Amino acid sequence: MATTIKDIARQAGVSTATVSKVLNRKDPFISEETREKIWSLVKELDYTPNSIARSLITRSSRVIGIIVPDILNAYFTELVRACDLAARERGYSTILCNSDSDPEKETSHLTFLASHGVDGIVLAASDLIPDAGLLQRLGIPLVSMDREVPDLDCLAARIDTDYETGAYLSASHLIGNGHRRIAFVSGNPLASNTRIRRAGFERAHREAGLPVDQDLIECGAFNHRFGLMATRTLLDRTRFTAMCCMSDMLAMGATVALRERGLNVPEDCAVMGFDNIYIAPLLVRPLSTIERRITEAGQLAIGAMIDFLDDPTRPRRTVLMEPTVILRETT
Amino acid sequence: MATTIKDIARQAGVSTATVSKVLNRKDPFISEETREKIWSLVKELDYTPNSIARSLITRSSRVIGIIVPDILNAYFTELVRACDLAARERGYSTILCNSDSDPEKETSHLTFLASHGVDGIVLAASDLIPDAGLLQRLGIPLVSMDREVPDLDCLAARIDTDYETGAYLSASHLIGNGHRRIAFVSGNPLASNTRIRRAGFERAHREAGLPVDQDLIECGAFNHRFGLMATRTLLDRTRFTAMCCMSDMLAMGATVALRERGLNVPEDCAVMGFDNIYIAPLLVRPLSTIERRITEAGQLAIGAMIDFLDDPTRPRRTVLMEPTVILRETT
DNA sequence: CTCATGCAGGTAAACGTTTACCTATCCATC
DNA sequence: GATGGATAGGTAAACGTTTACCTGCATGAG
Repeated sequence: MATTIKDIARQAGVSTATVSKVLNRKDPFISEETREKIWSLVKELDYTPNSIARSLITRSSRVIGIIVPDILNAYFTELVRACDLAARERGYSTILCNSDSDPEKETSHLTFLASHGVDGIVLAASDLIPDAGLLQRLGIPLVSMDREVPDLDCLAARIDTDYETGAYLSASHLIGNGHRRIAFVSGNPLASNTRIRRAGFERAHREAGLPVDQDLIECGAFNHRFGLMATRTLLDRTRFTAMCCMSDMLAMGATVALRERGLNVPEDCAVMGFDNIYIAPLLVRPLSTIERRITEAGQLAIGAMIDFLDDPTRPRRTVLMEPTVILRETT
Repeated sequence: MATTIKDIARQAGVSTATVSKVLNRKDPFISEETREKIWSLVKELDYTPNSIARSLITRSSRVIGIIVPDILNAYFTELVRACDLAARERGYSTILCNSDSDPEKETSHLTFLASHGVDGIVLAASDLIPDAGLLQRLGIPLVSMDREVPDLDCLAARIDTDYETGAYLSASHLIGNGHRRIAFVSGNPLASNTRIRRAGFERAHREAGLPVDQDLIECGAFNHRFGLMATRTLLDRTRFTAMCCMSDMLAMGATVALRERGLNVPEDCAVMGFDNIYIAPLLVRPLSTIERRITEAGQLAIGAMIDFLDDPTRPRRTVLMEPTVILRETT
């Protein structure tokens, strides 16, 4: 049986209220003597407060839930780690949930997090449109990252990336290198984070006076499996000399598909990624990509969340992070 | 304010005990009528039980904590995902903690998990020797994975990989290909999961009648940064035609270091990895490696954990998973 | 001497559940 | 008419905290 506040109180000859006050450094009207006695008992009996009981009464757990669509995507791994580190620095912990881009799983994660009393939830980039009614009912502070969410009262912040510019930069770089037929591979075609990227891709073409051939476009998911399949489909369907992949995982899959067909990167086909995940430079052909500063994004998300928890009245933050080009050897 | 069991009870005109019994399908002596009324109120009021209150009294949260040393290592990403999926299938959730191979962080995670009432903790491969006293005091069921832990009462299972054979296979494959000077790169030299691998590496040499040059050995950590540094050190110090890396992340770092010096893989230097992480085939030179069946390992861990929670008296399980060779293009 | 104030600490309710045990009614049986 | 066992449900304590409010006591001012 773990030691409780009662054990401490009994052995110190005081009430549990006094112990609680000392532990939480809440009340100035406790003698130095009592304080010391309590702290030494805490050490001696190896007391750790029961967070469950505490959050039951305080209605705050100092835990933040994070929902990502695909933890295997190194982008999210980095993001989650950054969030966790940032949270820990501010005395919070995180609970990670992986939705596999499945709406049902996401809903069940949401209720799980709610019933476990998390103080806030970070919803990271996903194709899914969350259940607005559910979010409203839960009323848990939310931070959205690169994601469409309804504009609810509990929306603490929205952290987005300027996908339009990112995709524009990616396509412009390839066009600048003389490419005229560039494939575009991205996530769910219905989701805004793909539609917006596509707009940037098309703007780059428009400004260069180039047409956009619809045959060069494949949208479905952001993982490497889709990158592989989409590239095979594209190779079967048409010809191109470069690929604009809207995630590094897509680019990895694409590169594999190109090799499969005996095409060299970048000689026969250039490949641009998106995200600058930490393994991008480690792929033996290091990947040219769009840098997104994942760590900073995670810190921003958590920071915004906690600021909101501290003071829900402060103005909502909307951050639009500017991506930059990183050139390596695939282009 | 979220609906509670009291709201349901009041509106149904019954006591909270009755509601609780119905919700938990615990008592047969409740009329069909009352049952239906309660369930319909649950739907109508959108009631979700407060897990915090529940676990306070039941002393069980149906949550399992997982502690990994480095979530950025794709091996652990896969492992964590596998654990999470397996847990979810059995009605459990997981909380992920990343220790960064830092003993203090690990301790703080342990007490965090304890104070949040997790039902069990999975301790995944790490150089660290956990604080036996702490684990003993916490008394939380533990599953160790590829890791040295004291033999406590609460140790539910130990899932290990036959590192000796794995390293032996890796070295033997390279020796079989005619290599005579093979570098060995692994994690913390003091930890068993490196010592054992080294034994396998040396056995392969012994059986082939080859000496092991200590200059070819670099041990420190399992991440790609160490792979990069160690390979640079090795290249400065001596000559070799192949590398036995004891994790895929190490191999990725090593390959980058080799390229840096203008060496081609595998022509100038062959590289073997270890783990078969999902990105191994995606590196543009797909990585030959030792397969470890990460998913299965995760499932085993969680399965063992839950079996133990269900019935703590059942005999402890010790699984020794046999690794196999996967040949790709780096060797 | 009274009264206010500062200090040190205690009391008990509350958070939302679960659960051991109690009660009341009904009906059949001896 | 007493006994007993289903059946249906209620009572209240308990889990480990926190916290609003209360109680004494000492001190100093008026």
